[in-house]
Amino acid sequence: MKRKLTARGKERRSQLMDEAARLFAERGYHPTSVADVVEALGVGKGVFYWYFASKEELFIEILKSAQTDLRRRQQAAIGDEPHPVRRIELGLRASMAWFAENRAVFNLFQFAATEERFAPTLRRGQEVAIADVVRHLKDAMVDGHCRDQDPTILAVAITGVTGALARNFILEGDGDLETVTDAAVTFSLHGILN
Amino acid sequence: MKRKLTARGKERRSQLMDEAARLFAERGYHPTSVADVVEALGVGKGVFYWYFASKEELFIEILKSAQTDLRRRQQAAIGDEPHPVRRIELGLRASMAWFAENRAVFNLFQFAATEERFAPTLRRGQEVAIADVVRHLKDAMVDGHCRDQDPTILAVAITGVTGALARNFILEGDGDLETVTDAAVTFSLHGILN
Amino acid sequence: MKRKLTARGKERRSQLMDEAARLFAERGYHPTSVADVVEALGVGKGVFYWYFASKEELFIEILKSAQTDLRRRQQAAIGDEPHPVRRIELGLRASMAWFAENRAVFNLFQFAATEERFAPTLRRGQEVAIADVVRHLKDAMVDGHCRDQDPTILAVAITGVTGALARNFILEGDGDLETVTDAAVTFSLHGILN
Amino acid sequence: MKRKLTARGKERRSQLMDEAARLFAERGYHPTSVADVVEALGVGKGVFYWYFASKEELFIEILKSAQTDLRRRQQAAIGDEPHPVRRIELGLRASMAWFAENRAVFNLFQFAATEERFAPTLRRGQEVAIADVVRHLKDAMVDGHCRDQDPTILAVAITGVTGALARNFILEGDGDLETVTDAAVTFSLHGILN
DNA sequence: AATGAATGAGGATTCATTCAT
DNA sequence: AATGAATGAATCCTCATTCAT
Repeated sequence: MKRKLTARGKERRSQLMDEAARLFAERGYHPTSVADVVEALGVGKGVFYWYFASKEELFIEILKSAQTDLRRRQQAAIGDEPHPVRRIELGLRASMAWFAENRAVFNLFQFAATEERFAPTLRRGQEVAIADVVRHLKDAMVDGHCRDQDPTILAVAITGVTGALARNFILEGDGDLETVTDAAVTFSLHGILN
Repeated sequence: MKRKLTARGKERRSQLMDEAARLFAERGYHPTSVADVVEALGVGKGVFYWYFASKEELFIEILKSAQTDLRRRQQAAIGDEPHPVRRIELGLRASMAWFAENRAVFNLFQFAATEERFAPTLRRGQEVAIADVVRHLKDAMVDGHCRDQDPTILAVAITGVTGALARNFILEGDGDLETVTDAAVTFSLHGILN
Repeated sequence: MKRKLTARGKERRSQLMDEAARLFAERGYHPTSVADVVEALGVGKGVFYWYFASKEELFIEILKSAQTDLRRRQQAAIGDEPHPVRRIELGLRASMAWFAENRAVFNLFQFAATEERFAPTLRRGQEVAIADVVRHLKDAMVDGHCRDQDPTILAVAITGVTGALARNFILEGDGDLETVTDAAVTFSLHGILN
Repeated sequence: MKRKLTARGKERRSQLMDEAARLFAERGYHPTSVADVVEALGVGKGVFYWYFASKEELFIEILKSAQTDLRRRQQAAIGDEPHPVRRIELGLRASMAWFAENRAVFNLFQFAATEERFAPTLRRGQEVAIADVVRHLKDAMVDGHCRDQDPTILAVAITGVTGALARNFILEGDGDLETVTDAAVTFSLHGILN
């Protein structure tokens, strides 16, 4: 399935991923058929299988691409900020902003967790995300800014807070991004600071 | 689908719900066929439809029943504890213990969020759970134990922490229940206390 | 399936046939399940199979019973009327009246014609009905009241007129029985008279 | 279900309708499964659902198409014949001929009357057919050729005669088309003429 | 690259019938 | 006589995938 794609080809592939992500998020993975996806783009079914080996592969591609994109966003936000706690905060804020801009994808993460064949991919990405935070936490502990506790547990707690707030207030569209983000930051930092 | 069931009937219905919950959790809702469920119990396919109108209805029943059961557990744990912050802690500990005992169901909550037809039921239960915590938080604010902030946001944050820690350390089976629970409590209380 | 039935038993059997006829007529034979029938009477499924060997047998019983009943009605109406044309008229009027009172059954005749396993039973009854008319027609021809033509064809034509008018004006409930009956008589007698 | 079909596609769709009509007529609608239809054509099951949304839709399509075809035949036969009674006769003869050539479809009309979901479509077509005859009858009454009576009743009677004779002598295959048609004409015209 | 058509295994559901009590 | 429960073959339909053009 490694194909050399022309510019137009890449564009098509991208369209398919976007449209599929939108539909998967809206209706769910299973209730969305390949036919639905290609129909939404007004193309034939052959197109789909030209770019993806299977529906499953498509989903995994979307998943990976989203995880990569989110991480890139976090790293860009953190830049070379030296203070570890501040790094955590910046990453958290970047995540929340990204969720707000990529609402569709959020549901896919949720779903991926529920099926054996997608869970590993999801987990892999999450471990990376956790590891990032863990690094900052360890730095913060060394500096004495942070309670001395299993950093992995703390990292998971932080992502849990972020995810929950995003899901409940951002995806439903009825919360103010800045307020929610501030709350996430306050809550999380209180949770870890000395 | 309202049927008066004999004792034996209730037993069967219960078996079906348990077995289905187990399989749905293990493989996912869609990859589990009705045939899989009845086969696992060694009964005919018709039995299923004697007790449930559809696979969809079964899932919703499982969902509701789990939500009710979890809440009962929380309320039993809280009892008549007068201190609001302590009430939150007791509820949180009860939730974590319940998750440990009902690992199967956790995935179902995750999945339910991803499909239109199940999301409302899930949301309804979550709103109740949030409302419970919100009540305690308001009491705590009045007493000055808790930071003065939108209590709904705080409640969501708390359930987010609990859920994330349960998912990552309890369901995978590689975390110590007490340690994780303590961490959840510490993190959450720091997150809300003055 | 020949059972000696108590008085109560006969009553039950009768109830089942009536209810089934009603439902079959209303929704069709196949869309009506045995469960529907027993439910409508508020009894268990076992009852049905106590009185009938199968759904198919039930239908045939209803069919035969209706045919017998209709014929009885015709013969009662004709009595010992001596004039053959008048006999035809009386029979026709009796049929129309019976259709008006047994609307439910009409559809069953229609349906029976469309399935191999019921068609023979239906045909048998219709042949008897046709033969009755044919006898009168032959008498009428002998007396010179009636055009000399294949009497079977004429008999079929008469029942066709009667059936069509009953179906279109009586079953739908928007025609006046007397007017329609008179029309059927006029049309039919013009059709056969010299 | 509106699809642009290629020539090959139209051909397939047509084959499916014909084969289904044949089987429905032979065995009945319900006893004929979709699997039976596609097997008879030696194609996969999916083909069916490429062309029809459901078995039900297919049946309705067959029904409509038959009604349209029959009417076309009648109109072609009538042409611009000026005499109203003669128009009725030509239409009747055309109907009988069409029935002889489309025996399969006749049963479908019968069956359609017995189920709620098909009855409306059938009725619609029949009303058109009746209206056609009614128009001729009114013309004939104006000209004084025809008894002055509710023309709708007369029209129904005529179609009743035609249908009954076709069913009893043509479909069973043991009657001579010309003889039966002549009889239908004679009977019907006597039924309406002054 | 792309399309309409075709495949066929798989899945949810129905329902006549039987069984245990 | 009667009931609730159970059976399982049969049916309609879906859909990921492949094929011919």
